[in-house]
Amino acid sequence: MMTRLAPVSESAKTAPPTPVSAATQDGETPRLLVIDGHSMAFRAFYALPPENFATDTGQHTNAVHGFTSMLLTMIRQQKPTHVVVAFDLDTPTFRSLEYTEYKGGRNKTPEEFYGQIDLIIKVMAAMNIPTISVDGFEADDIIATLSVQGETAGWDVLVVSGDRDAFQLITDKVLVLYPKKGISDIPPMDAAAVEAKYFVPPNRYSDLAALVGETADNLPGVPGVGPKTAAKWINQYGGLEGILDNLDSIGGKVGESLRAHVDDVKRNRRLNHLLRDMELPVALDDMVLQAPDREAVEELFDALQFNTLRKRLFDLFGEEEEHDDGEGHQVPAHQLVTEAAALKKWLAAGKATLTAVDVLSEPLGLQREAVAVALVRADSAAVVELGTADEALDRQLGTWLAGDAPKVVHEYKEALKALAPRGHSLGGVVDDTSLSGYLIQPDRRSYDLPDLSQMHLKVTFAAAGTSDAGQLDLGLEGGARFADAVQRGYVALLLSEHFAPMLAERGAATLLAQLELPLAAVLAQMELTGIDVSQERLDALLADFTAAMNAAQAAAFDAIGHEVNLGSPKQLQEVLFEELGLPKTKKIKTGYTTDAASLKALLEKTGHEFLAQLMAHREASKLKQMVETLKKSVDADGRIHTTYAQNVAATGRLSSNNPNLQNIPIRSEEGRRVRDLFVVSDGYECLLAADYSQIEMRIMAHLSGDAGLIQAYAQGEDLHRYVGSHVFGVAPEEVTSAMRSKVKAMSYGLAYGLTSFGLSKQLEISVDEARTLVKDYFDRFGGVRDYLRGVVEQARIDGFTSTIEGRRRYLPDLTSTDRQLRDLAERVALNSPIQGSAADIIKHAMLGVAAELDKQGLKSRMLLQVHDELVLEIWPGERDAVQALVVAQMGAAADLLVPLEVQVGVGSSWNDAGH
DNA sequence: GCCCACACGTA
DNA sequence: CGTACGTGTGGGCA
Repeated sequence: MMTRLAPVSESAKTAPPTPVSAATQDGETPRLLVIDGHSMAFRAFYALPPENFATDTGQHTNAVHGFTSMLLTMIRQQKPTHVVVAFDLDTPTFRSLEYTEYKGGRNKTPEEFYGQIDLIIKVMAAMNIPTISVDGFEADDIIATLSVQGETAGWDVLVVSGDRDAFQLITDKVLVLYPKKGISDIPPMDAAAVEAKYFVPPNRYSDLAALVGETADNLPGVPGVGPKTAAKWINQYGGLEGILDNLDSIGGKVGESLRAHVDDVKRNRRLNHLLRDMELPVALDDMVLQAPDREAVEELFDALQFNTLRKRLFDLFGEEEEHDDGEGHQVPAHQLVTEAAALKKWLAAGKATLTAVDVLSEPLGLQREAVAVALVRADSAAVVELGTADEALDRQLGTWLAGDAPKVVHEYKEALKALAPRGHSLGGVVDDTSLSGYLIQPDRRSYDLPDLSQMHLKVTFAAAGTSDAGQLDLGLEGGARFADAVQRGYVALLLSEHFAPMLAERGAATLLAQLELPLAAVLAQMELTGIDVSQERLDALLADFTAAMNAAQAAAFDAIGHEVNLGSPKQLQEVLFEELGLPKTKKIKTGYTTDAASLKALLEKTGHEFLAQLMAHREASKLKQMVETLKKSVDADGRIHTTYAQNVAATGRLSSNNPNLQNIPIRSEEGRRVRDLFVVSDGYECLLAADYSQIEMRIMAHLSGDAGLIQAYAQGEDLHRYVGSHVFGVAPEEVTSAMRSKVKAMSYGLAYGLTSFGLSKQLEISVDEARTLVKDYFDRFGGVRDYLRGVVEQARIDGFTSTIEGRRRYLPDLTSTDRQLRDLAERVALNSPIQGSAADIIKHAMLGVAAELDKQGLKSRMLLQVHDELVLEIWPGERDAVQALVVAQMGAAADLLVPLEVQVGVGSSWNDAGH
C-alpha cells in the first residue's frame, strides 16, 4: 500500500536566492524598477474596496493586495533585473521642518489603511525585494538618488510613482510610470510625453510645478497661473531663474500676481527639488531580482489569505506549486511485524539508517500508554503492536528502541512517557522535530506535525480520522491508525532532513543535541514521577476557601442590599460605577476596570464595605478554584503529574500545564496554604527547594559587563542596597527601605524595557521624578545603559536576539513602522536575552543535577522546575549529598562574570522547603 | 461548543 | 506606556 502525500515541492528545499532574469549575465542592460511605496499603496487602497479584502482577524488588506498585484504585473510586463521599493517615514523631513504646512491639509488616513504599509514591507521581505526609507527624507529623494545611480551605471530605470514630482527625473535612461487612477497599464512617461503634456522638458518640470503649485503637497502656486502660462514663461526666459531675473518685464495681471507671490514660488522650488546624492543603505547590486523566500511567502500569504496572488507569484518566478519527481515523497508501505525474527530482519536491513519512530498511545488514567510503534525509513516501514507482541518480539523492539540506532521522533518526551508503562525507553534520538522546529522559529503557536509540515514542506496531511489519506485501511483492524503513524513518521523524517541545514545555519544544532533533547528525557522522568499531594489537606483547604468565599459573598450582598454575580466584571461595573456611583477607574475596552489594584485604591478612597468583601471574595474564590483544579489533577497514584511544554515560551523557558505548577501562590499567607498541599512522598525524607538568587540581575551584570554591578556581586553585597547607595549618593547603611524598593523596581524593570512612565506609575511618583531616577541610575551604571542600547541596535541589524547559549529569538517588528509594534519588539529585545539566558542556565543545571544523581547512584529525584527553582525529593540519608550536588550543579551551570548564588531549603512540604 | 475579554497566580 | 506564561469565569456568538 502506498499513500500519496500531496503536494510536495522539491524546489522548496533547495531554491537558493538566484537571479530570475538572465539579462545581466547576457550582458544586456540592467533594468531597475524603483517604486514609490506609499504613493502606490494609496493608489491600490483607493482602487480596491477595503470591505472585500480583510483577514479573519479584521486586518484590511486591500492596499497590500493591490500593491502586490501591481508589482507582479510590473515585473511580468517590464521584466526588470533589479527591483527596489522606497518608503516615506512618518518622521519630520527637511521639507516639513522648513515649511510646517508641507503636505498639510490632507485628509486623515482612513482607518482601514492602518497596518497595510507594514504588511507590504513584510511582503517585500518575503519576496527578497529590498525596501529603503531614510529618516528625514522622503521616498522621492531616495527615488531621485536611485535614478541617478542607475543612470550613472548605464542602467535603464523605471520609476513607478503617483507623485508628479517624479517627472523631473525623466531622461533618456529614466522613465516614469504614473498610474492615473488605480492601477492600470498605461505606458511609461518619457521626455516626449512630458513635453506633450506640459509643454516643458522634464528638467524644467520642477520650475513649472513651483509656479503652478501642488495641491497634494499643500504648496500654493501663483494665483491665475496655470501650466500653460507657466510653460510659456519658462520657454520664453529659459527657466525659472530667467523668469525671476526678468520679473519686472512680465506684464498683465498674472505678472502682478507673480511678483506678489514670488516668495511662494521660490519656496516651492526649494521644496520640490529632489535630492539626488543621498547615501543609501542598499547598493544597486543588492536590488537584483531574486526568487522569493518561499517559506516566508507561504506563511505570510496564508495569514493574509492571498491565495490567487500566491499562485501568480510562484507562477511568475517559475516555481511549481507541485513537483513530482517520480521518486521519494511517497509514504512507504508498512508491514505489521508480529515476530521477533521479522523485526530483526527489518532492523538489520537499515542498521545505521535514520529511522523515524512514531508511538501510538491510548489513555491510561490521566497519562498515556503506548499501544504500537511505527518505525519508518525512507523506503520501508514496520509497525509493532505492543499489546499482542510476545516476549521475544517485545525484547527485540525494546533493545533497539533503547539502543544507539539514530532516530527521529516528533515529541520525544511524550513518546518516552507513553513507552515507560510498557517498560521501554528510547535512545539514540538525534532529532525531535517539535524541538528543532521550535529552535528554528521559537514564537510559533503550534509545532504540530501537520502545521510544521504545511509550513516547511508544503505538505498537507490531516490527523488520524479526519483525513482521506488515513482512511485507506479501514478494513484492517487498526490499519488506519498504523498507516497514519507511518505517515507521521515519514513526515518527521522529511522535516528532520529539512531542518538540519537550518539548525546549522542558526548555530542551534548544539542547543538541540546538548540541551533540549537530553532535557526532554529529564522532563519526561520528572513528569512521570509527579509530586505527592496531601488529600486531607486538599479537602480541608477546599472547605476553608469555600466557606471564606461564601462568607465574603454574603457580606458583599449585605453591603449593597441585593445579589450580584461577583465573578462578572460586567455586573460589577454596574454596581460600582452606576449604582454606588464610585469614582471611575482605569478605562478598559468594556468600560472601567475592576482589577485588584483599582479596588484597593477605591477602598482606600471610599472605605465602602462592598469593596472589602469583594476583594476578600476574589482572593478566596481564586484560591478555591485553584485547589479544585489541583484536586481534579490528582492521578490514581495520589500524585500530580504536570506537563512541561518545552516549545511554548519564545524566550526558551519551560511552561507548565495540566495543571500549571509554576503559578502556585507564595506571596500571600492564605496562598501559601496551597503550597503546603505539596508534600514529601511516603518513604522519602523531605522535599528540597533550591533557587537562584537574583539570576536575572546577575545575567544583566554579566551581559552588560557593568563594573559597578559586577563589583557588588563579587563582594556579595545586597545588590539593591548597593545600587541604592550609588544612585542616591548615600552610604549603604543609609539606604532606606523606600530607596531600596525604588531601585529594586527599576533594576528589574530595566530588564523588561521599562519606561519612565511605567516606573512613575509603579512607584506612584511623577514622571519627572522617575526620569531623574533613571538618569541617576544610568549615570552610575553606564554599562547597563550601553548594553541595553546595544542590544536593541544589534537586534535591529541581525533581526534577532541571542542568549548566552546562542538561542535566538527573531524580532521582525523592530523595523516596523507601527510604533506600538516596534516599541513592543524593543522591550522584547531587551528582555529575551536575559530571560532566555536564565532559562538556558537552569536547563543546564537540570541536566547536571540529573546526571549527578544518576552517577552517584542516589535515589533522590527531581520533581519540579519553576523557572529559577528546582524542587527535589530526598531519599533518607541523602540530604547532604543531594544538597551539595544541587548547589554545585546549579552554581556551575554557567560561567558568568558574577557568581551564581543558590539558596536551599528543606521541609516536609513545598511551602516548608521554601524560605 | 468556540472565542474573546478580564482577572490573577507565578518567575 | 515592564517580559514570559496558564487557567478560570462570564458573556456573546453560532
